[in-house]
Order: sequence, then C-alpha cells, then structure tokens
Amino acid sequence: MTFFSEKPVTSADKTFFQLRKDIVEGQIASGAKLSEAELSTKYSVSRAVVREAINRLESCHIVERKANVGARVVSLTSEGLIELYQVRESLEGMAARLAAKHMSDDEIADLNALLNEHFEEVRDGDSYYQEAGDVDFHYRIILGSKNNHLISLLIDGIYHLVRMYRVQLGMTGPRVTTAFDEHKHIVQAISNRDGELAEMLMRRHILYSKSNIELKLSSRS
Amino acid sequence: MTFFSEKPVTSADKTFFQLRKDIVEGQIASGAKLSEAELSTKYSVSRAVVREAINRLESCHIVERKANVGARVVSLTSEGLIELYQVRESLEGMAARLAAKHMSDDEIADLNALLNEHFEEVRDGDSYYQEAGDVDFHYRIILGSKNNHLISLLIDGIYHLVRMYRVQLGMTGPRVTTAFDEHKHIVQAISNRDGELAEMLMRRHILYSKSNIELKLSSRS
DNA sequence: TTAATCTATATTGTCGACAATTTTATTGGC
DNA sequence: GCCAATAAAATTGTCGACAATATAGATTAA
Repeated sequence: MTFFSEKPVTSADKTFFQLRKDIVEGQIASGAKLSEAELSTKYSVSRAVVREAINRLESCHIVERKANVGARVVSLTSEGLIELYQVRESLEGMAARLAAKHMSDDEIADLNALLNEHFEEVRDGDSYYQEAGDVDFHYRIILGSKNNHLISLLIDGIYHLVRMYRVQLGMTGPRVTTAFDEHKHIVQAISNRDGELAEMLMRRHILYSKSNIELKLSSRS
Repeated sequence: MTFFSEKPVTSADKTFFQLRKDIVEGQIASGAKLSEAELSTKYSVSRAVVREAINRLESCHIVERKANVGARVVSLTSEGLIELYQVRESLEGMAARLAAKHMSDDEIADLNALLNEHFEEVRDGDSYYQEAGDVDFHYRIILGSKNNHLISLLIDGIYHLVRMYRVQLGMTGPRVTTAFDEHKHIVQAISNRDGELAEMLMRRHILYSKSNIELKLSSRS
C-alpha cells in the first residue's frame, strides 16, 4: 500500500523522483559527481530541470553541492548513519507520542489488523513482504501524528536516506521476528493512549534497529 | 556573535537570504503570493534565480508551492505553531542529550561564561540583548550535538520559522527571568554529562516557551 | 439573470545560449 | 625534472525567449 501517491505533474517532478530513485537504489553510486549536462542528456530534459531536481535533492540531504563546483551524491559513512538514526529516533519517537493522542479508533484498529497480517506472513516464513510491511507500519504511525511538519521531515526527508543506507548495504528485512514483538508493544501503548510509553518504545525500537544495521555494517567492512 | 556566517557566494544565494529575511521579518506578508516576475524586478535578478530562491524556501517550509499556480508565503496559524514546537521539542531535546555527550569541556566552560554574561544583562534590566542571547544559547547546544543532520534541520529549517512566528507576533525577549533559570539547569545537566536529564529539561523548556507564545497569541486574536 | 463555454490575459514551466568560474593542460623558467 | 604562471577546456551560474497551463473576463444560450 502506498500512502503518499506523490504524483509528478511537472517535468522537474519526474526528473526529481527518477534521480532520487536512481541514487537511493544505487544506480548512481554514492559519492559520484552529478554532471548537469550528462544527466540532462540521460533523462532527456533541459539542464534547468536537472538543476531543479538536484537542488531538491540537496534539501533532502541526498546530495551535497558546492557553488561553482557541482553536486555529489552523499557518501555513506557510519557517522552519517548514526546521525541519521539519532534524528530518526527523536522524530519518530515524537510521532509515536502524538499518534497515541491523535489517531482515531478506526486507525488504531487498522493498525492492529496490519499487525495481524504481518504476523501471519512472519509465521509462514514469507520474509519478502517484511520490508514493505515494516515501512507500512512506521508510515501509519508517522501519519497518525497528524503533524504535517513532522510527517514531511520524516517521509520526504529521512526515510529516503534510511532506505538508501538499507538498500546499498544490502539489508532487506532484517531481524523479522524480534521487530514484530516491538511493533506489537508499540501498538498496545498507542491503543492505551499512552503517548509517553509509545514514544519510549519507538525510540528503543529504532535504537535496536540502528544497532542491527551497524553490526552488519562493521562485519562487512 | 554569529555562528554560521552563511556567506552568499552566488546570486541565487543572496536572493534566497534576502527573500527569506523579507518574509521572516514580515516585509512580505504571511499568506502573500510570490510572483516570480515581480520579485525578479524587485531584486534585479532573472526569474531563474528567483525560482531557485523560492524552491529553497519551499524546502524550508517557509513557502508553499502548487504546480502551475505559484508560491505563497505560509500562513501563521496556531496549529502551525504547535506543530513547529513539537518538532522543535523533539529535535532540540535530542540535541541537548547529544551535547551532554559530545561537547568538549572548553565548550561547556564557554557556555557557562555565556550564561553569566546573560545573567548580568538580566540583572541590569537590559532586555535588548535577551533575544539574541537566547538564540545564542540554543545555537551552542545545537552545535554541541555535533550531529550535522540535526544541526541543519534546526538551524537552516526550524529556527527561521520560529523566528518568523516570534517577530510577526511581536514577542521579542519574553519571560526573561524564568527562562534564565531553565537555561542554568540545562547547562548543569550538560556539565554533569547527564544527557537524559539535559534532554528532559530542554523539552520542558521548549514546552514552557510554547505555552508562553500560545498565551500571547490567544490574547491577541 | 444565471450558468456554461469560449476567449484573452497573465503566470508558471521549459529550453537553449551566453557569462563567470573552476579545473585541466601547456608552457616557460629554474 | 619540478614548480609556477598562463592558456585552454569544461562546468556551473545567469539570462531572455518560448511553450504550457491556469486565471479572469466576455459571450451566448437557457
């Protein structure tokens, strides 16, 4: 299920989405230089729309740009990962707190239903949907916060970077079973309208997730 | 004291800074439409650089843009203020936590010195520097987090919006004395390297600050 | 008179060309 | 042979013009 069916209306939109996808999924390497002329021919658009796309990516912290020099894709470092997850812990913790206050009973019921689907998939050993299921879960809570500023920061910003790390470090759907239990407890806290606990559990959940990725990262290098 | 002496190198930089200033300080009204042609003549630059400036402001959540329609300055609403302060509470709480871990002893000493200057100003009834002093205090802690992602989100993003609300609602340097005590306790926690407490105190500090602004906002409307 | 359609106007989106700056290559001196 | 100064190439920044879309106004039919 896709929530924000971001519909590219303008040509710059399409180029932005395409370029972001190519970077996040590693088609364009981390640290690579983004030549405006080159991308212009590659995507069959003018340099102006490529520039706009690159500017937007810079705002997302996906590329870094120096004046009169050019733009490069950010390099994936362990420090960057740590920083990213600290921000994520902070914001998504707040999202969980707010979700406990602002989600409707129906939304919470849906969230429980999702968790059950999720459980059956785990039980059947179908770990393919896990990745999407995990994102789905987190998105619902983020949206449940009803805080548009928070939503934008997480979904338009952080999450694409998180996905970039995950994809390029080759970790899809890790630690399925333990994460499920954590999700369950978070939903319980939200059901009980206990924002404080929901925030705490979400923060720990993300901390665990970070440790897990760091572990795989260190063993890989 | 200015920390990030953001030096505008390109023409688009200058236009971006100028336009942001004009919006934040209310020269351009909240909710106003931003005509590219108009601004182009006003700032004596081409439409392309105005477009780039507007795009950057959109990323900061200072303006909202609709495709093929145009950009408007965000309207200041009480909901927007609440959302903003929730995000700020979350991020700046994390900043305080990290600052307690990552600030050097020298930096902490400087922070204490700043607090003392601050105290004398308060004692002398010189409330003019209070506004800048408050920002100064918060900036040091944010920078002390040593988390570049966090720093960028707060300083490039949130703080300009916060300032926009403050300036346009006419609240410069509110509740001087009580805020000072709160600052003092936060610094104490950081000195003790107690990140957990620092985060808690910072979050409460920002919550109080929010309540204070909301109070003035409701009495004004 | 009102509503809908069509037309005219204005605004945004896109493009190619030129200007300014940086990077690379070349030349000259030691 | 190596370094510095200079010239050439390539890349980014800026501009004005054209195309596409949306808004406002006029016209016509019910």
